[in-house]
Amino acid sequence: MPPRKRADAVRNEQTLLAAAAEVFVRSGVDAPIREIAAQAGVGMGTIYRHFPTRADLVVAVYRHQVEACAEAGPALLSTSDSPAAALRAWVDLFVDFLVTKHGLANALQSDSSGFEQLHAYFLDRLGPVCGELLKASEAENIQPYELMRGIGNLCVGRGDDTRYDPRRLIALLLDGLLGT
Amino acid sequence: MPPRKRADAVRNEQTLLAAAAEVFVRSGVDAPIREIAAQAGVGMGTIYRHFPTRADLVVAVYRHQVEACAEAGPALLSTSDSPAAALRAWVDLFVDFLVTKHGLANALQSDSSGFEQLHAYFLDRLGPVCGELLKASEAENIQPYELMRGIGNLCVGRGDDTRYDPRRLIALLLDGLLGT
DNA sequence: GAACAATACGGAGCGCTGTTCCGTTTTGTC
DNA sequence: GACAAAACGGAACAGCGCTCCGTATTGTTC
Repeated sequence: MPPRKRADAVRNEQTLLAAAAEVFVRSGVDAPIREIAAQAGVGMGTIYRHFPTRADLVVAVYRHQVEACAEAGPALLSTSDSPAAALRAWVDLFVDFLVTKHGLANALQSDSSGFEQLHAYFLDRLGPVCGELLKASEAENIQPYELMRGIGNLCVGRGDDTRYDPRRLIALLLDGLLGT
Repeated sequence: MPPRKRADAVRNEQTLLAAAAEVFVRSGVDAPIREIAAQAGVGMGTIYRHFPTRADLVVAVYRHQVEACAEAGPALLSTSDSPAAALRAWVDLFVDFLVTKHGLANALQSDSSGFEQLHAYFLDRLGPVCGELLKASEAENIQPYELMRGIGNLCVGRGDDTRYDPRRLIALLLDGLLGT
């Protein structure tokens, strides 16, 4: 069995999660490690010990919300008027999540700095949920993976740009997918 | 009138364009400046003097192809069976362009390192063309800007991933846009 | 061709990143 | 209190963008 964790270790882990959450809001998920360390009042080594890759930290910070999104899938399916409506509502949730986290969508598509693991986590957790919704909607001419990546891609943004609203395009995409 | 350029300056500018083109293929459009300088056998200062921002260099390298894409718009409109077909064909061209240039789509959406100008250039040159195609297709429920950004976004890729094909999603998007 | 501005060049240097590594400190146990 | 194991901190290294200025090249004038 794994030996119990030391007191200072668990304390620091909590401190780090809080600090990271705050910094992510202020400076985006790709904020400098040093900034997070400073915010937590902790050395950089400590961060790397607890969260070896950046993705580990991001996942830890957003785990709750990803979980909530995953659980919302089946729920929507049973409460919505139609499977298609459920799919649309779930996608809305997913988009909200991505858009409100500064730079999360960008990070999801990045292929550097251990962000692949972030991608993998999202996929593992939300892919099956998305798959269920697609199956129920009889929209099986697309794979969950592909739809989720497409949505993620459409959400990558460059600062604040009033001319571009990912939701409009995603709505069109779903129109095409569900046959208007 | 502007004084004539010195001989070594024009020579170096050509050398740089060739070197950049080669490096972009090998290492992507966000390759280190030093790598391009080395490939050209030139100091870094020289690059910055000729192309103050990264976008300037990228634009210079791909100007021909962007131009070709812009000119293809009206041409397709007059040779295709329908405006919608012309739009689809043009989008195909645009996607081909983005996908074959290693990391270009990613750079287009990046908001750092003077890449905004790259974004602006693409928009200025291709936006009106796209607008014409949209108008002819009577698909005016979307702005050229938004469609082009959406397409660009869908093309951002993380290495080679056989499970994700931007074209499938873009086809669905156009289905939704043109009413199947 | 020689002399001289003007122009262009090269790359050392600065600041900011991610990541590692090891001497020091804290913790848990006996 | 003593001791080993676990965890910590931050100096240090490497890679990057970008600037700056001493040096070299070019065009012009005699």
